[in-house]
Amino acid sequence: MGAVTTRLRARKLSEPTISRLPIYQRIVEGWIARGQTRIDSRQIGELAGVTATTVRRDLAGLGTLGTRGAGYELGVLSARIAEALGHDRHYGVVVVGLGNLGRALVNSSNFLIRGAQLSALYDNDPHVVGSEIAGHVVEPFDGPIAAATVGVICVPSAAAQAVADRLVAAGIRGLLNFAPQVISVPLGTAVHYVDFSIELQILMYHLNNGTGPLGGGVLHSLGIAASNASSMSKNAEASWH
Amino acid sequence: MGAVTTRLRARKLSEPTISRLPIYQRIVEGWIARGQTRIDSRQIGELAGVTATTVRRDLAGLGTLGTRGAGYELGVLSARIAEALGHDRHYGVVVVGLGNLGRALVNSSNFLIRGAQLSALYDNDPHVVGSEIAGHVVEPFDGPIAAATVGVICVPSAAAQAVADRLVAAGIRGLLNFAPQVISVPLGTAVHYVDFSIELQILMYHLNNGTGPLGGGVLHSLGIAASNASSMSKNAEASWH
DNA sequence: GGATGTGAAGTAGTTCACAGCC
DNA sequence: GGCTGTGAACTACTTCACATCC
Repeated sequence: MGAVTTRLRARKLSEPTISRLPIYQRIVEGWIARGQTRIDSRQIGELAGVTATTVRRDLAGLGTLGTRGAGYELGVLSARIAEALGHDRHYGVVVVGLGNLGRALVNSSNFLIRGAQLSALYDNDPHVVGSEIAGHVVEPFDGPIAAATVGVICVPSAAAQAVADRLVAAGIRGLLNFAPQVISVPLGTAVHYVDFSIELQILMYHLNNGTGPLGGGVLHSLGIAASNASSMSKNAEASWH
Repeated sequence: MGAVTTRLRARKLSEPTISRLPIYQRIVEGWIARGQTRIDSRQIGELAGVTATTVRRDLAGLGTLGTRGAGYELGVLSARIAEALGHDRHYGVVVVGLGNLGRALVNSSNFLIRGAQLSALYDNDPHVVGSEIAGHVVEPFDGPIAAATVGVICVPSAAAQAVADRLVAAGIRGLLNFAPQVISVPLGTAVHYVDFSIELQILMYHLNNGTGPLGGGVLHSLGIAASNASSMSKNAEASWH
């Protein structure tokens, strides 16, 4: 739905593929930075932790972009992955809550990349409001909200729902929620949850059970971080608590 | 391999199931905290963003723990999930790098739960070493390293490999790497990667393409955050760059 | 009656194996 | 020769549908 890209909308990509593309992109950029010009599926696979076949299947979904016998040209690869992920499109991000986590995100050279542009920062702590972080002056959350596409929620769980409500009312279309709290949003708004403790628990499960990577296998599961929820009939409640 | 739990080692759980159990656990705890005593698969499913059938399949993997016609008893559920995830076992966690991210993690009431115990904090910044954070005095990373099971890497990418090497040498068995950097570890060491920008990119893909949650569906994919790598023959290089 | 637990069916994703092209 | 791209086989996961038991 909504505006479609200029030409050739690729066959829709599978969820696992989508979650791997950013990883491939990072590998490709690393090689470009080191002055390389080509890469093959086996090399990408080793670095990404998946099989060469999986890499080729994923990339085939973006169109025909490799050369038989010679692998992929890094420049082409980078451009097509960027196109598929919508990296050419710029979009605004607002961050609500500038405690340690919010600061870590906006100061990270890694978080706001690939089209993401910081639109504004919000907090309700008078000690924080007015201070400058990452080149933006923190504004009070009860004031006007800047237009943006994505909102990042870095507030305590108890405040997450109220923050989400305000952001949605302000026209936000996607939320990245770092609070371990279910939030309800109207139909059409996407919510992704990120929960560090779940990562730690999964890691511990594997350590306790000797499953997963341990057996000496090279390749492993690789999934999306957090759940992806949105809306039920009236109010979305799909997510965890 | 390694020590096996006391009795009844459940049939090994699937990767998707493992990633959902912590979410169920959080829901269960929330209901217990609100004084409830029972829950059924449909209720869990709505909150977790999965179908009731999926919930029942996942829980069936932990043994027979529900009551036909009456759902699950919250206390039993909590205990069995905890057992499956190894929450009864205490394990030490060291955090290296106490910039904003490291501080956010150790100060979060959400991160170090369920058996995880903070063993020590390390940094190499003289301004940070010696300060007290979350009840621990930050120690210099070039000094002795405490015994622990899991190491959390919150340092810049360029330092990640060196940190991993030291931690592995100190006997760490699992690493949670927040740096967007491939790290090599010896066979038998588990590495999980967490990358916020990938989350943001996946969210944007769905917003751009109208896929995922938007169509009005209630339930959606729900995966593991980050990749799970470890070791190849000589040195592990499975991961991204 | 009502919700679990589970064979059976269906769907999605991965891996194999190789034809095709450079 | 080497590596891509892909039908075919396989494996994993989910969903259906219902027998089972409280």
